[in-house]
Amino acid sequence: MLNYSTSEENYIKAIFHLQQDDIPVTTNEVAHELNTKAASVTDMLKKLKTKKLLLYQPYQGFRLNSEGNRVALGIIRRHRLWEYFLAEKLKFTWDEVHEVAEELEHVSNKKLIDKLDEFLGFPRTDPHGDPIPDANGKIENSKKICLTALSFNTPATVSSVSDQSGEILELLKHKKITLGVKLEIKKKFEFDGSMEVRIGNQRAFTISKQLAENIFVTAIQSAIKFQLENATNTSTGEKKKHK
Amino acid sequence: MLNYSTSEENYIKAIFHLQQDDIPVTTNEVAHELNTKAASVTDMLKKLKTKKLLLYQPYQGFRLNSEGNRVALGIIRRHRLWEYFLAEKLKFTWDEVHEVAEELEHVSNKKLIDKLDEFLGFPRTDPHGDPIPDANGKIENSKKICLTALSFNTPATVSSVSDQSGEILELLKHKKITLGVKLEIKKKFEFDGSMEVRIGNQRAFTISKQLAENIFVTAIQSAIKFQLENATNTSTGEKKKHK
DNA sequence: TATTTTTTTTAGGTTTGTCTAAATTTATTT
DNA sequence: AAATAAATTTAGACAAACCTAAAAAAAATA
Repeated sequence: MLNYSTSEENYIKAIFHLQQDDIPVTTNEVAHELNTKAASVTDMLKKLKTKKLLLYQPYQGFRLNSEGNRVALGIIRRHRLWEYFLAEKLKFTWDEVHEVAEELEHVSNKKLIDKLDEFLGFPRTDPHGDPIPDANGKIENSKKICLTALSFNTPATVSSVSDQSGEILELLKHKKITLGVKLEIKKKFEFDGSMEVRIGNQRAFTISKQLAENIFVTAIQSAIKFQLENATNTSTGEKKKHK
Repeated sequence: MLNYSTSEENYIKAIFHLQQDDIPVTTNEVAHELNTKAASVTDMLKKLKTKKLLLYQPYQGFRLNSEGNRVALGIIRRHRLWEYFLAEKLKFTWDEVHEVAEELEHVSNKKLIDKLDEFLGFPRTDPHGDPIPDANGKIENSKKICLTALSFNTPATVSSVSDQSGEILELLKHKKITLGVKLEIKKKFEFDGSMEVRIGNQRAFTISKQLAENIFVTAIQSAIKFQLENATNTSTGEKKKHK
């Protein structure tokens, strides 16, 4: 179980988040994500490749291999547990936790994180509704989709919100949309992208396109079961090693 | 309120701990404390001098100035609050907390630390009995002395233990010596440095020289009042700025 | 006091992670 | 398919933090 520098960890995490679809990640995407330059990314790619975390051929894009994904999930576990701690115990607001967790996540002491997890009561999701990987790196695959992509009359659970500004919180509070709430879309209007949604059996109400674009939901259990296996390492084609 | 690198912080902290008496700190002392080389220390001294944290003339030793001390107390505050958190909330043992806190202390978000302090109920000392500076950097000056330096029949409170190995804990537990316990020395034996100590009104018992050297105590309130002002910045001769 | 020893500093080099500018490869147009 | 544009990589520099070896200063000792 090697240790990685803060910088290496930030690259690993960025690549992990960018590779969720099956298309490879590009140098520019990472450079943009980390506010750095393409040349710096290339340097780091070489390094991560020699450390055997990455599948990378020059000019051809790249993705994490299974070890890279394992490391990434460890970082994400730390990040989300700290976010939960900050919100739940220290009473930080939803939008403040991310920045602080960005620093805390790099303290990589396994015992610390596992004891923190226990202290917090093994939370399943962070304050934004994103799932927290367990001590083995297993993560609930809640196949999150944007509310704009949800079909009509399909019940779904609100699982996260992308924009983390104070303004969106105010609006969500007003509309009584909170994490875990079950809703379904009743109507969509082409003209302005707005839609009518209904929470449970309450009266349907309207939300704007901008708001819908920032709300992510999980379709409630249907026939997704088989896809569940792994969004985290479908990619590499390598066999997962079990210890 | 500037930010300092992990490395700078480690030097600042080491110098702070080494300068508690009035003699200046030397290059070799710091090199030894940080497991580094004298040349590296010199490099950092120059840097800390240009950042105006240090009083330093080549070959003449050095000490932190009042700003340096202020920064050091901030780091010590973070370190000790995390130690308290680890012991109290995450159930780490006494001897495990230091190492983890060494990492956590470098996350320097003021709000995080102040909220952590509040969450913990504003603890006055860390698990080793060392006082925790408050949000303004004020620290209880408990004029700690080694048990070997305590006079006869002078009641004192056990305030810290320097060696943090598991073995010493076992022994202390056996002798029922815990932080906060009041004791006094009844006899000292020149031959082997051992001494008889009494806790409260119980029967006196013997402790070895080695053990006594690792126990630190605070003399119980007498005429120390006037010394209390500041062990932290007696040094520089600079006036302390109040904001 | 002169000499030797110890401590500290300087000089020059290494690694990590970054950058700019130039070269190369891939993608897009005409 | 040739020319142009965009993306990526290479080359060469730089700062931070460290190192070794040599030089200089201070301290200890004969």
